[in-house]
Amino acid sequence: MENIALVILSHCTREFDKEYSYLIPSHLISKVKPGVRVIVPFGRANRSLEAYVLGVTDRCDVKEMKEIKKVIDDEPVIGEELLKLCPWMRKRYICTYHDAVRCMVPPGIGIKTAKWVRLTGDPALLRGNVKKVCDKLMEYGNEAHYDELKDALQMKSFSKYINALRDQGLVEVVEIFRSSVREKTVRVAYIIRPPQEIIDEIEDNRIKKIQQIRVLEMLLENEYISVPDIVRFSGVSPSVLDTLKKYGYIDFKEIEVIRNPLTLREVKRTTPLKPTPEQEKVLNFTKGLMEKNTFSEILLHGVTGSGKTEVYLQLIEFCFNLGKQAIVLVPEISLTPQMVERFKGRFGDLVAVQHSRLSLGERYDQWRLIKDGKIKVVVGARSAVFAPFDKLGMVIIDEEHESTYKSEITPKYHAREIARERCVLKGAVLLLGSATPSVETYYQAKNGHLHLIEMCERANRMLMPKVKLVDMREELNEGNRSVFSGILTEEMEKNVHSGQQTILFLNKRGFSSFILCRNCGFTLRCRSCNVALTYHLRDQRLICHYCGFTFKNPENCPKCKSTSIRYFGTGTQRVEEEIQHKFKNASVLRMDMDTTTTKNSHEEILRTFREKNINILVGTQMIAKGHDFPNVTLVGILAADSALNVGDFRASERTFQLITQVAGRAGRGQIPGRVVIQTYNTEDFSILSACNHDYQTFFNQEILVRQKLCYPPFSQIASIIVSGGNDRQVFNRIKALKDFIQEYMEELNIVMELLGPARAPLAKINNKYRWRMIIKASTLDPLIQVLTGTWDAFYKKKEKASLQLSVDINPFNML
DNA sequence: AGCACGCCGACT
DNA sequence: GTCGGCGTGCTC
Repeated sequence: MENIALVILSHCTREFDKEYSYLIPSHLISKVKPGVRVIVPFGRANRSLEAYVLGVTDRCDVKEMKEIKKVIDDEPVIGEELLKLCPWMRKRYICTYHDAVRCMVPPGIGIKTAKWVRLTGDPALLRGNVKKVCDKLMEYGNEAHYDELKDALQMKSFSKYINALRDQGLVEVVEIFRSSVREKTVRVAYIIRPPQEIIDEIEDNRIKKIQQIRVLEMLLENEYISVPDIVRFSGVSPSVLDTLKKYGYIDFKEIEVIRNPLTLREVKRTTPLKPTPEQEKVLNFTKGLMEKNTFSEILLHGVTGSGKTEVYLQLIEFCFNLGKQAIVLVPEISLTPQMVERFKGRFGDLVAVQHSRLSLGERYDQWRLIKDGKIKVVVGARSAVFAPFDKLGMVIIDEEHESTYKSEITPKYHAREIARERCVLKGAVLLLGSATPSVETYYQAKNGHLHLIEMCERANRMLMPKVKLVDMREELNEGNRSVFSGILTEEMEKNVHSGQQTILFLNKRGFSSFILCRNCGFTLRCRSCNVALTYHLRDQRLICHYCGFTFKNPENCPKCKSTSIRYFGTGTQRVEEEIQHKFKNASVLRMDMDTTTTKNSHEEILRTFREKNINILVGTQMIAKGHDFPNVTLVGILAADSALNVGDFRASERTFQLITQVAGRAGRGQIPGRVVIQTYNTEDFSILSACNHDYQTFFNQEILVRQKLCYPPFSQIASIIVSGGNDRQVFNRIKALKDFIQEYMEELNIVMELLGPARAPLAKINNKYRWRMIIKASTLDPLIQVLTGTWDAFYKKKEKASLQLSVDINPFNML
């Protein structure tokens, strides 16, 4: 008989995170299924813990098993497929089972246990501490919260006395289990007598009270009405309802309501557009794969404006026709309101939009709706990849290259990897879309590991915008100290006059942290890691954040010997001021960290920009995302090369992506767009190829660099960070960890490159010092093996002071 | 991470 | 005897 459950515990550290076997008492055997939660006694004290059932079996080698105490859920909270993902995530991301589980269930679902102690006998004959416990309990009125009583008594071995009292039958300990979110229910009233009888009674004046008649009339018209509604609309007091119940006219029941997060605003329904030949090709190819019911992965490389969203919509419709469900991931839901609208317009109530600002209850309800099969497609950010569909047919990841798909908190997963694993388990199709695919993905596609489809034309047959590259060194030589080059000023003037809109993009990232020669454009790089050295104000030194190499801040440019070498900085604010100074009649909006503090301000600013036809929008990264502004005909990129000088091996890739994305904002309407790119570096291939809209050339160059320096996709990188309050101690520990790793690798006969330790890019967070090591490996599995061993070794050694270890495999942000 | 157990010294 | 302090070791 299969009466043994394999469970994993919620809330436990990795040291004892494993499958535990528990006996299922016979009366619970039908209720214990994989994916349901149970309460189990754990440890010597048998404290009640929440656990998830992974599986049920009939044998096990553990001698003494305990029994499951209670089953929490009637239906599994985690489906079969997602349950299989848990062990995989645990291994892949070096986290606990519960870290994985937490991604899959709505927050607030967790069961908390509350213990109560009640006096049930006569304590008169007691002496000593047990008497003290009983006396205190009587002060509380014979019943008290376990923890409260414990705090009040301040005695050691409190639990011992409670247990002794319980064994003597003098007190009773009761446990109450509850969670913070539940189905929201409402009390409704309904009639339990035949309607005609009631009508007769009213007409015969057998019911005289006007209040009672009013309520009954309301209920005769509706099947049931909630108690608060009856009270509100009839103006009677709730006691009338009680009277009616007493006389057997009505009864109450609790019904479930859904907190509806979908906006009440009506969305215009849209119908599929006729696909362009290119779109048609993509649709046919993908539909063919979907019909096969086997896993396949497709990279859809389509230029900005090629109409990827319409392709997604039609594929999802096809997915529905096959009786399956779909997930659409977008980088940042609040930045893509237009895309969300299109989904709602096409699919109405079948869409759930996973908004970051949903309440616990709303999230729970939405999760329930998905589980109940009422929703067929989820549009959302990273976490939506865990949507609990049981017939998943397709996952679409839009802007596949975006860094927001990588989780920065434990478990540090990449949504692409999770999506792939889910699709493999389900035989579903994974579609990655991007105008600027990540180098890793494109490389895999080129090597035939996934299908590659390209869309090269813009859907509305518009040409790609015309791009001009401006060398800011020359501008400086000619005495132009302004933020704007002559050409950009001219173009902006034209636009202000003609009433067309302009977007100015300023890439602020890393601005104050690198050194640039304003004379020749030279930046200092690490010789062994080929990343820009990061400037540290405190000790006036340049540091490579990969290997820890440091260099004294030079006074002259090592290349041209000029003294114009210094650290670099221009803010959006200064740009805004200069515009107001230069273009007196122009209206300007600024969008950056300062102006977008509140949740909806992104959308607010963008809407104002569009609707009020503001002349110029100045902003940072956030304006680069996929908005459609038909009246924007000019895009200016200030300091296009600044992202190049960030100490990260993906700097070129980011630069290319950013320029392409921003330039794609120009000319989406009827008038062709223009783009002006200002840079101190006119030679770099990522800038040049972005100017020519030439992904191929960029990729071919970049992949050579990656190969030469052994960066992904030619290696797998892990970052290991140790942090703690004492700088010296942290350093010593990471040093020891490095020695351990080196020995461990020798033992396992694994060869990997170990860099560092160096101060982590954020050297101190919350008064904790951080040191980092980097491991470069050729394949993933040995890397995971080494990291897992490292993790276990680190936590086996119990240090007095709390030192923390953080491991990230293939981190996106090396900063 | 909790928590019990065991041993020891101190105090009633 | 009884109680609290502290180190150790285990968790189906």
